[in-house]
Amino acid sequence: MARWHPNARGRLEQAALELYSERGFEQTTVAEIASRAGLTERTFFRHFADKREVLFGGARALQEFLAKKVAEAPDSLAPIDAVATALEAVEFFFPERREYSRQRQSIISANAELQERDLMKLASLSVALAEALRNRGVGDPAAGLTAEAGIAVFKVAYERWIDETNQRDFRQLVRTALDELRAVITHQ
Amino acid sequence: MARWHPNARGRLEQAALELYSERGFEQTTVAEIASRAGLTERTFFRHFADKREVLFGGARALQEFLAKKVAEAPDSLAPIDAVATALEAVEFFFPERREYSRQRQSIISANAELQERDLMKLASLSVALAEALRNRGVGDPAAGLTAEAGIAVFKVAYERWIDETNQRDFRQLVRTALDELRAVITHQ
DNA sequence: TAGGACGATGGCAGCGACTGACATAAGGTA
DNA sequence: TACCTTATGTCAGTCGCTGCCATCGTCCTA
Repeated sequence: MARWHPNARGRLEQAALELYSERGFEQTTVAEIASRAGLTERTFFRHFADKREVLFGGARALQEFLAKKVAEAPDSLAPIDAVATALEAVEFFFPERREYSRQRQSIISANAELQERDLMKLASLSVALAEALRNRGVGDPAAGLTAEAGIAVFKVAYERWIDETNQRDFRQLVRTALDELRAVITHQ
Repeated sequence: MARWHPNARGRLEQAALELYSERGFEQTTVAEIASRAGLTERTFFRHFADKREVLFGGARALQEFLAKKVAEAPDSLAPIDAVATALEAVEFFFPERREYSRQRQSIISANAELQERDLMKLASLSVALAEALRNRGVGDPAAGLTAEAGIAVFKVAYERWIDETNQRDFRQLVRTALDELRAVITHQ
C-alpha cells in the first residue's frame, strides 16, 4: 500500500478494534494492527501513546463536551443537577455509535489493563467536572464529591444503554440512575 | 547474599518503596529493586505480577476486611450506613501506617500508571462492597451505587487523613465526608 | 516548472518489562 | 543419609515502546 493514504489514525483504530475483537487484546501485537492498517509499528506509536490508547480516542472530546455543558447550565441549577444536565446531553455526543460502543465495551471488559485505562479516563472526566463546578462557584470538597456522584450515575446509565435491547433514551437512563443514587444516600 | 534469607517479599517491597521514592517509578528498573533486596529480577516476578503490584500488597486484605465489616454490621442499618460503619473501622486496619501511607501515596501521585492501578484496586473494593451488600439483601442497582458512594467517601477521608497535620481520627473523617456527600446529592 | 520546505512515514537499534523452561540449592522429613 | 518440596538462579526469547536518522508526499513559492 502506498504512503499518504488518508486517515491513518482512523485506519489504525479500525484495525485495532477488529483484531482485539477477533483474537483478544493480549494476543494482538501492535505490529499486526499497523500491518492491517497498511502502516508500520513505528507509525502506530506516533498516533497513539500506547497499545491501549487506540481504544480511547474519544475521551478528550467527551471530557470537553461535558465540561462545556456544565459551564452552560443555568445558574439556578444545583451542582448535581448541572452535572446531570450535562450527562443527559451525552446522547447527542454518541449519535449512532451504540453498536460500536457495545463492541468496544466487550473488548474492555475482557482485559484488566484496558479496564484500568477506562477507569483512568473516568477519573479524568471526574476531575474535569469538578473543575467546571468550581468555576460555577462550588467549593471543596463539594465539587469533587458531586463530580464523583455524577460519574457513578454515568456508569450505571451507560451500562444500561449498552445492555438494553429496547431503546430507552440516555436522558431517561441518567435521570433514573440519579434518582436511585439519591434514594440510596438519603437518610430514611 | 546467601539464599533463603527470610521475608523475600517484604524485602522487595521495601526496596521498591525506597527506589521509587529516590528516583521515581519509571527511572527504576525491576533488576535494581531485586538487586537491592539481594535477589534477581526473575524472583521479583514470582512474588509480584508486575512492577506496579509491589506497591499494592495490602489491597486484598483491605478488601476482605471491609467485606467482613459490612457483613457483620447490624441488620438494622441502612446499606449506606453499613458501608460507612465498615469504612470507619479502617483506622484499625492502618495501625501506625500513616507515614508509610504518605510516602506510598506520594509515589503513586507522581505516576499515571500507578494511578491506574490504584483506581483498579478501588474499583475492586467497590465490587466487593456491592457483593457484601447483596448478601444483606440489597438489590441492584442500589448495591452498586451504594458501594460507589462509599468509595467516594473513602477517597475523601483517606486524602484528608494523609494530608492533615492534626490527628483527626478516621471515623470522624468518614462521617464528615458522608455528610458532605449527602448534602450535595440531596434535593434542595 | 524547478526547487525547497515541511510533515508523515519507514527502518533500525536498543532498553526494559515480562515469561517459559530448566537447573540448582535450601529446608524439612522418613 | 536419601528423598522431596520449595524458593531461587540462569538463560533465551517476545513484545511494548523510544530515539535517531533516512526517505517520501505534498504544498508553496519563485
